[in-house]
Amino acid sequence: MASKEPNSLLHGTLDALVLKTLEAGPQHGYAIARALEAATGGRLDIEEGSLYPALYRMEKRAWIDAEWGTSELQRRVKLYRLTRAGRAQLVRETEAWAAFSRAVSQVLLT
Amino acid sequence: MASKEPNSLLHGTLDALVLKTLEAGPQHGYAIARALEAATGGRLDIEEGSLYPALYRMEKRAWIDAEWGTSELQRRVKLYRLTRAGRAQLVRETEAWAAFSRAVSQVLLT
DNA sequence: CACCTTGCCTAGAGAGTCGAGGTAACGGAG
DNA sequence: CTCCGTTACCTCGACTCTCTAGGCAAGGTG
Repeated sequence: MASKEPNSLLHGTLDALVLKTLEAGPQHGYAIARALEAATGGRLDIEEGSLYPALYRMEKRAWIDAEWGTSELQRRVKLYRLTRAGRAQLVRETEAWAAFSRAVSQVLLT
Repeated sequence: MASKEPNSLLHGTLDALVLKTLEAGPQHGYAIARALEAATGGRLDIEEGSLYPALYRMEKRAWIDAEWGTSELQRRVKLYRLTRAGRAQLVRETEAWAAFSRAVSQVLLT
């Protein structure tokens, strides 16, 4: 419910955002999207069509693993958990983001 | 000569970076890449395979216009200049970047 | 019963970057 | 004179990722 235009900027950052969200503990997909929207005051709008493929991708890369479980609402949910490799990847991507955003901001924001 | 891995993060920011570079005055493609690398201390590596298509794109969108000229080295160069629409676009993209990077940093950089 | 929310999934389209190539002209080194 | 590095532009195809727009299912509420 926030941004209208396609978020080309999100490219490459979604993985890190998801990994970061999982750092706090296992979550299911829907909750991850909610958490990210909440954490950014609705400024980031995570589309399901982006999120689920991303989760699948990261599972294939063994950055996260999944198991079926039950939510508090007694609903069948797929819980994702950060693996050791995922933790390492999060560190790498966080550093990459920090360096990149610093560089870009330095150019753009006078 | 800086980064080795594909810069997925660059997605969507290249336009803004180029527009910003042209804000200081007309430049040709090669010089734009050099200027951006210099401005970021070599941390941003602008590939020609990304740059020239980007320039072509932005010219089609009338954010920049081009004319052939001669460099100080007496070489044939294509000089790009910011249009009024390009200036407006730069403002929009700068704002979008500021909002986005703030949101992401807020999540990632604890 | 209809409807909203939770919750997961997928196919296809579209956009953009990158690697790897090619062309051309100049200047300096050997 | 030839070779090579630099300047300078261009393009194709592969690849990756996001987004739109659907679909499915179950639960609660009016």
